[in-house]
Order: sequence, then C-alpha cells, then structure tokens
Amino acid sequence: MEKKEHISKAVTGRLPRYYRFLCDLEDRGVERISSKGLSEKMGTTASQIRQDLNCFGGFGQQGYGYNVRQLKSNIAEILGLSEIKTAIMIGAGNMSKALVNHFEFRQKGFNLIGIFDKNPALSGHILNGFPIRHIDLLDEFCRENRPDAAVLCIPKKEAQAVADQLVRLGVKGFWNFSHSDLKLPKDVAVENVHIGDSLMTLCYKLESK
Amino acid sequence: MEKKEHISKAVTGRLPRYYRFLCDLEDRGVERISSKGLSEKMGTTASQIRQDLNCFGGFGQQGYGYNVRQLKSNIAEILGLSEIKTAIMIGAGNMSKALVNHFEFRQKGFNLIGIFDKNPALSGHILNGFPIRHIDLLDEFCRENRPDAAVLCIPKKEAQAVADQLVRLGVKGFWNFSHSDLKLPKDVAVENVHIGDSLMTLCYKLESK
DNA sequence: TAGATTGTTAATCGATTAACAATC
DNA sequence: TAGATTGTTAATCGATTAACAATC
Repeated sequence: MEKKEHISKAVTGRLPRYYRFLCDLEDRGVERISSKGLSEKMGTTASQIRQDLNCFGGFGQQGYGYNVRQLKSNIAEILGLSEIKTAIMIGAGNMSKALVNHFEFRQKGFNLIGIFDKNPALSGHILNGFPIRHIDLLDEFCRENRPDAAVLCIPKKEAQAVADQLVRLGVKGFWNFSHSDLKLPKDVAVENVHIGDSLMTLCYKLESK
Repeated sequence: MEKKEHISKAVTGRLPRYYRFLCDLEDRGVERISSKGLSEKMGTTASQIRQDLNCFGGFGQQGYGYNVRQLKSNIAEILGLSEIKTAIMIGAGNMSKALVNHFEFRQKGFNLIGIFDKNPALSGHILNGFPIRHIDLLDEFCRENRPDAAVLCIPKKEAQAVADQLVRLGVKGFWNFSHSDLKLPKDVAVENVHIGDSLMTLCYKLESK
C-alpha cells in the first residue's frame, strides 16, 4: 500500500522482466495471475514477486491475485513507458540497422528521431524510413530537437567524445553499445550493453561444467 | 590462497569486467596495479576486488599489488578464454551481420564455425567469410562438427524450437539474442541478451530523475 | 628496515525467503 | 462462510565493506 522511499536496484532490474511476462500473459488472453502462478512461469519465488510489487503499491487483491492487464499497465507506468522519450542513434552500421529494423523502440518508451554517422557516403541514405545525417549536423539537430537519449553504436574509441558532446547538448540518457565504459556526470543515465562480457560469461559457464 | 568451493554468481558476473579493464591497462603499458588503483578506475572498492580475486587464488603480492599481464592471464584462464570453444550462429539477419563483422568471437573464447538461416535465398551467400547454410543442414552439420554453443539471432517464436533441436544435437550453451526466455535443461548454459529489458531500464532511469 | 598492500577474518549491510494475519 | 491469496513483518541468507595481521 505504502510506496517505498528508495527502491533498490535489484528490484528495478527485475521490472522489465515482469513486464515482459505480463505482456505474454495478456497476449494469451490470461486475465488473472497469482504471485505463485507467475513465480512458476518466471522461475522465481512468489514471495519475491509480492515483495517487489509492493515497493510501488498494492496492485493485487487477497484471494484473487493480480489482474494481468492492470498490473501490466501499472508496471508500464512505473517504468515510464507511456511517457514517450525521444532518442537519436549515433552510428549507422550493422548494429544500428539491426536495431532500427527489428527493434520496437516505441514499445520500450522511446521514439527514434534521427540517425547520424561520420561517413559522408551514408548521408542521405534511408534506414527503415530514417534519413542518415552527417555527424557534423548533430549540434544543430540537438539544439532544435532536444533528444532525451542517444543510442551509441560506434567504436570504443569514439564513444566517450561523442557522449561528452551529447551531454553538453543536453542528452540525459545513453544506451551504450560501444564496448566501453563511459565516464559521465551522475545525473546522466547510462545503460551498457556489454555483449562481450555476456559472451565471456557464457564461456565461463561452459567451462565450469 | 585457497580456492573456494562454490563461487557466487555476483563474483563471476564481475570477472569479464575485470578482464576488460586489465586488457586496457596492458594496452597502455601499465605493469602493475593495486586493488586500490583498480578500484578507482572501475568505480568499486578495493576490498571487493581483493575478495573477488581471492575466490580463485592469491594473485597479488603484499606491498606490490598485482602484475597486470599476469592477472589478466589468470582471469582469462578462469573464464576459460584460452580453451577455444566452437559456436554456430542461427539466423543471418542484421544482428548476425553486426556480430560477425564487428565482434571478436575469438577473443571471447569462441570460434565461429557456421551460420544458418531458414531463408533459402540466403544459402550460399558469404558473411565475412562464412557461407550461410540452409537450416535444413543443421542436423547434419552438428553431427559432424559438434559445436559447443549456438548464437540465436532469430525471432522469439522460433527460438525455443531451434534451441530444443540443438540441445538434442549436443549443444551445451546458448547466446540468446531472441527476445525470449528459453526453457532448457539445467546442464545447458544460457546467456540472454535482453536488449529490450535494457532499454526499458534506461527508460526507468530517465523517468526517476 | 619501513612502507605498502595483500589475504583473510569479522562486522555490516542488503536482499531473499518464510510465515502469517488481514481480507477479498 | 470457507478458501485463496495478498500485503507485510520477521528470519535467514548472502554479499559487501571494514579492519588488520601477514608479508613482500
């Protein structure tokens, strides 16, 4: 019932997965689910699910469980998915193509509004409806359009400099696919997708069996 | 000095990042580093670093710190990077292209040995030196080449079925880029790259500021 | 030797699980 | 009402941090 003051990273880190499973349940036409039922699907404990959700409010009903559609919408609200943010993409290589063509930014709370690349040969090309702009136009574009976030699909060496530039231009969040750890002001949000670390972890798991 | 019996997931999850920073230090010609020095670079505590490393052995020296090259090689050994494993890739879309062209599998402990796609039109095409094979040839190929792992770059709906097939064929590890959670036997290793979850997390971080 | 820094134990902190009264 | 299942508190477990003796 009571909203907690501070929510731990452990909890917020699990919210997207809850959301994903609730979307799935809704798609299958499931109307209600108990913490027990959901825990079995997700491979966690009912206790943890209830504990997690109650950080944000009492979304369930004793004797009934949780209404799938409602809980999904509650979590969407918590995640901020309904307040669509704007994002630009830096780099127009294969990773960018993969994201632009196969990834639903909108469903994850973002509206892609521009793509930039330093290669002049790409300028003017269209990526799934988006014209690629030269990186020199970044300043102007940002001043006019004030993007909330940037997706960095550029090499390691270029990432920090571009990120710094974007911070100066008011960008408040980074989705970082460059294989590097960025040093940025504390009020700037960063989500790293370190796929190299992920593959090494798989290597370790295979090794230790 | 003593190797621990069981290593927690929290610890092993940090190893790739240690490795990354040590590679970086080596590249810059740094010979030695103290836990304090490394902790400052990485934004952790010296205590945690020493604690983590001592799960696997006493790699440092009192009064000196750690030898960068040696520690890097120790961690590579722990991660199993030197025992190269074989991997195949399922799906030959943009994500696959991005990985094949820009990602160093070898450095992360894997040798890519084949790419498969269900689209016959792609069969025979070459991706960065790798011929794309039709998915119908998967069984035969696996029986002959016994890949250790598979990289799944296919849509959600197809992922589970292909994974099941591959498990039957002896594949022991999955690097999963499909936007789904796979249900697999416990002795099979899975590393999920849920980029959707990652972007939602960024959305949340932006929201809560 | 004196200074530095590890390896390791003990103390703290946080997260997960268990239990159960509240209540639909 | 009786059964089910939540919300929430208490107990357990694990992970991080602090401290310091060992030692290079």
